[in-house]
Amino acid sequence: MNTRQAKQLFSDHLSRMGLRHTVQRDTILNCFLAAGRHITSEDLYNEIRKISPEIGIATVHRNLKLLCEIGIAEELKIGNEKTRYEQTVGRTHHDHLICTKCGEFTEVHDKRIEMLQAKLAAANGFVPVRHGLEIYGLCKKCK
Amino acid sequence: MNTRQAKQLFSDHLSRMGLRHTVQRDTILNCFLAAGRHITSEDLYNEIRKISPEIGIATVHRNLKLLCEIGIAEELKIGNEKTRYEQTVGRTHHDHLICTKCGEFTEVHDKRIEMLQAKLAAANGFVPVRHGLEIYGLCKKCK
DNA sequence: TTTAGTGCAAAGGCTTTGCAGATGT
DNA sequence: ACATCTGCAAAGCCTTTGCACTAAA
Repeated sequence: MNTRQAKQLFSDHLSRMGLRHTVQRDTILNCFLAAGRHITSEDLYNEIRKISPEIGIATVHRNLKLLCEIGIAEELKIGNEKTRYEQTVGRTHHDHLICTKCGEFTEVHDKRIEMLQAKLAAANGFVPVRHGLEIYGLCKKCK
Repeated sequence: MNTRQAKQLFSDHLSRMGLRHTVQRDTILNCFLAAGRHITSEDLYNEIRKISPEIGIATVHRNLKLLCEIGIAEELKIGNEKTRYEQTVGRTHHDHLICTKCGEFTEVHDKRIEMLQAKLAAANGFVPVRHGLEIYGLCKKCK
């Protein structure tokens, strides 16, 4: 499991950057790692409150931002929806199939698409850094 | 040119739906069609004000929404940026190369990628409706 | 005439920030 | 001790909405 790896990364980063190791940070990281793949700050906040009701949403936001900087989380902004946060430790890049009916997120990956994307960028003299592919439609259950 | 086509579509839609043909709507459509490809509501608003300073941003939003419903415009939401609006009349689907330095949007298209996306969706029992592919990186000038 | 459209300002929805007090180091 | 972190509330930012007035049809 990559929970341990993430915690190590987090701890190391805090030390290296002279940041403080607080109870809130621990709680937020734990809840984030225990949560589903594409959680919103609000849902995470609600999970966190079950454990530590005094933690504020501002702290959750501040630390989600920190997790993104460290590379433990990644923002996923889809249309009008609230920002979602993905766990990235020990995970490789993937794209998303998003069901417009039930909201289900399915992670998919295709090496050939990745390769063609790289070629497409190169053909335009473009140096790709990251990319996002989202396919909207109806999932197996909803179609 | 597809300006005429868009105006026709707009006019027809207004009549068909019993909506009113107003000076503001004309102005907004004209400015939208005259504007660049990936304009924000704010930039469009500023263009519009040069012609009709009394038009409000609310009206611009209301009518951009209408243009989207008609199929003349399409929302493009990218990361933390403001919503951008693309012209869609007479244009086919395309993806975007987005320069993280200068903000340039380049439109690209690759039939093979489209095909693989369709296959990928099908392999997951998913019925694709639309999709968006954005590749972030450095453009020719900025790299 | 009558009903949708407009402009304004206020409200919403989510995220960020300022600040005083709490807490790691 | 002292600088960061936190919680709260306020502010920001963009978009939407309520309302009285204007203007299409």
